[in-house]
Amino acid sequence: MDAAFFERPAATVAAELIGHVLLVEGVGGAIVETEAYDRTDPASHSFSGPTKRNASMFGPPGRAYVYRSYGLHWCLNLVCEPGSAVLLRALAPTQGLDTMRARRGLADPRRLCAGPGRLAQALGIDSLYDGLPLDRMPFAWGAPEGPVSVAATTRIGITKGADTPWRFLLAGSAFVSRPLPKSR
DNA sequence: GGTAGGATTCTCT
DNA sequence: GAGAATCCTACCA
Repeated sequence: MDAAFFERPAATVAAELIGHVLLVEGVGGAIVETEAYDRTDPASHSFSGPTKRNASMFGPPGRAYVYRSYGLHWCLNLVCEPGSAVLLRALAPTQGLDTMRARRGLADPRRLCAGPGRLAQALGIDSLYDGLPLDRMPFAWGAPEGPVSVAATTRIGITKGADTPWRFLLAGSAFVSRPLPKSR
């Protein structure tokens, strides 16, 4: 996984990330759910231009953008083209299950990383990871083990641009935060 | 200096 | 299924 992978539209990167394995300090699993955001998207933090908070989104591609949601949760994004990013919403845990269980205080692997906040907590993501390059430690990547079936739907939990079909998930996976886009 | 908003999750009924 | 919890950042005065 080199930086060039991310130097493309967020929606393209988001779709191709499905099935890839992401490890943070040896803990992680296969990505099963992502969302794309870019500069022209009213739901994106970058829509109103660069600010101190979203500075990472306008930095070099292939970096992490970490932000706080509702004052409680951390969300991990992967920066693509300037002003665009891919939000990791869920992954299927494969490495470091014990570590994730301990961090989440939860045994059910299906709920371990199903959702942006849960995923970040399970991987130990916090503000210290904001702006870190994704092509070196503590991040590690693996290619999909086989063919993946990617489904595109509308995004979740946002108030603007909610009809843009930029949520990508691994079809049939039991680890996504929501199998189908219902009202939320 | 003060206020509003935010891409969520958990718990209880 | 509905409601509460919680805190940092941006923006306006």
